[in-house]
Amino acid sequence: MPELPEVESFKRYIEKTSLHKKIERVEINSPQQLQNIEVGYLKEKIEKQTFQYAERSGKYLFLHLDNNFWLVLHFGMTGRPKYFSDNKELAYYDRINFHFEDRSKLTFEDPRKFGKIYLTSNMEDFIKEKRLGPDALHIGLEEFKLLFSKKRGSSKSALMNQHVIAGIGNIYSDEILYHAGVHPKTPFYMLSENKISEIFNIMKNVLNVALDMQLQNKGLPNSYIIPHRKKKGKCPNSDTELKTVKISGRTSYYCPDCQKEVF
DNA sequence: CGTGGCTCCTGGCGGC
DNA sequence: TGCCGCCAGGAGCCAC
Repeated sequence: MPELPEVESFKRYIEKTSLHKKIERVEINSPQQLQNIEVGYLKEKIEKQTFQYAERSGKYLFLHLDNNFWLVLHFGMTGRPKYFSDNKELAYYDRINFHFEDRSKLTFEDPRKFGKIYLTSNMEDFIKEKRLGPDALHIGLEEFKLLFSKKRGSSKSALMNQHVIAGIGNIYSDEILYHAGVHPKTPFYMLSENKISEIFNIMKNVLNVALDMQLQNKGLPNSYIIPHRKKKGKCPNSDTELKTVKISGRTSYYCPDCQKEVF
């Protein structure tokens, strides 16, 4: 579920609630979500530490510890952080729980357990190992053009490919291509340089608007395709019924009138 | 390079 | 109501 705007809002949420508190205990209810670490080793590195600050790259969230290790969170499809300042009981889906000294806690809620937790001593190395492309909010136009202009696969799968650009998933790639008027199967190499620049601007705008809405706890504007992303959903511009097509195994929604295949 | 299929999980929904 | 299959905003791996 969470793509760049959601993960960025998770980052702000954790910054607001969970920094500089001594972690008394880590409770791991779902050890298979730990990636390169044993439970005991994680406890050893995390307990009695504090989260000093947070960074984000694509859909990964990095929490810096006093001992200079980083706890790395990836939220998969259903993961999200939740903070409790009171003594509210943890719930069934709270897979990994950080109990702070002041009795508050931060939990990694994740019904489907696709979320992943890593520990690394070096954030840059981690990003290199994952072969993550530049972050979609930080990339500049020239680099964007360089990366995309020769891409021969579908525009949709290029935008979703974390090795090319990091942070965009199934939902926001649909939104970006919708505003660009580009069919999700159209490859980038067939688009003009102007069109690619336009997609760049749209990408930034969509991600920023989505982040704003996340932070305000509001849905996206009705003129976006995401709110209409369901069976029988209609294009907010042309009122045409949206169509779906499978690309890289994921369902894409698009408007057959506003997004023509350029072949 | 690029795509499609399968896998990890669990719950919600539509159809019969 | 009960059950079943399909679908879901991620991503790694493998075969072609």
